[in-house]
Amino acid sequence: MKAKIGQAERWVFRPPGLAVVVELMRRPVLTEQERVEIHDSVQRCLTRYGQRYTDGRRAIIEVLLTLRRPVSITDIEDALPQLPRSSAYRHLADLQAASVVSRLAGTDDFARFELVEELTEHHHHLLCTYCGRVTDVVSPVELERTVTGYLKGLAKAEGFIAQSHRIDVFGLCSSCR
Amino acid sequence: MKAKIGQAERWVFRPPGLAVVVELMRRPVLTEQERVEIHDSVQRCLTRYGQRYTDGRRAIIEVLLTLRRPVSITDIEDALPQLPRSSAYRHLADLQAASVVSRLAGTDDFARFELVEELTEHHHHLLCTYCGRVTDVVSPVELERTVTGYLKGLAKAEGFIAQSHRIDVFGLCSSCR
DNA sequence: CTAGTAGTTTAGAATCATTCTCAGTCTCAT
DNA sequence: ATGAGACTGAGAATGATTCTAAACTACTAG
Ligand SMILES: [Mn+2]
Ligand SMILES: [Mn+2]
Ligand SMILES: [Zn+2]
Ligand SMILES: [Zn+2]
Repeated sequence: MKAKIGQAERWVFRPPGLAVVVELMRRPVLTEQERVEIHDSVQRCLTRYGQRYTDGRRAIIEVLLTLRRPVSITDIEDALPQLPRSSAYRHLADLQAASVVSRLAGTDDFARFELVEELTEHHHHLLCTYCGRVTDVVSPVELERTVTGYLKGLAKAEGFIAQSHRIDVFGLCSSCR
Repeated sequence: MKAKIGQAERWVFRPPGLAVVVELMRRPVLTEQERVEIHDSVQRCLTRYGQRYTDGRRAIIEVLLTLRRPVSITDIEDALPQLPRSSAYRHLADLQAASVVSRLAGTDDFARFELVEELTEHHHHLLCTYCGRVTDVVSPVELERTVTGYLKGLAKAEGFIAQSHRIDVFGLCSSCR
């Protein structure tokens, strides 16, 4: 029912009774080349905003690149124990202002932060309703196509200007099930 | 391109260049009969939980039924000026515990509350990135079918037990555009 | 090299949505 | 009527996040 078809993190799943083939991928690990390119992009975004790409900011971007999922303030504290909390928050605010980082609200009281999709790729989230953990997943082209058509309709019918969308799945993560 | 086909709040939209016909509806206004049935259900949920359906709780449910969108604490205060804020919050917490109300985080700092989908119907949200307003929309069957297939795949492939999903659209509402 | 300007860092204080406490009130079954 | 348990509301407390102010650093013009 579940068949690994490529590297360790790609599957094709055929749900019984459904014609649709659902393809699911976790976001892939970044190559060193990609990390460098992202750092360069971050550099440019900050410069355009009149800000510098300092060590503290770079350290936070590194955490985001390494964990490959939306991180909470405690994730950052764990990874960078020497970085003061107020600095972490300010860095995150600056990076958001420079359109490098986006913030998302989950199921618990803690905000999560991730790189904007312009620097990574469009994806969605699995939210654990028990521990709050957030996991990135890339959705199949078919789903994206359907959703995109849907959003076009929304924009006109509701007098609403659609900018982006999110598809989140709530449930229990593998460690909380 | 946009054709009204029924009552004031239903459209069929045919996006150019897409075969998919996207149908969009706002959640319909409730009939008096439906309001009564929902109140009865709320009554049962609370009783099952060993709680009473008091005036304060009923007033909050009325606000949810009337506004037909996720409400913030200030929406409730505006509708029920005499209800103390701490009571409103406690009522909302109790109603959540009794599985009558659910909470959602939006784009601003304020939580929103709505009736659970078991008491209303499955739907999605338009979130204004400027003023934070949340609007309910019902999505087309085709989209729901595609998403459901997708979620089934997720559950297996990630070791994640999917319980529910949300599809939210971010953008500018008609008054903020 | 040297001072000026402007961005950066951080400890700690402040903010404020939300939750908690507790004393008083109400309901209902006995 | 009475006791147990639920309900209410004013105010205090919590805690994630933001703000402040003072010291620091990188870059640049002279
Ligand atoms: Mn998508
Ligand atoms: Mn749906
Ligand atoms: Zn979990
Ligand atoms: Zn708006």
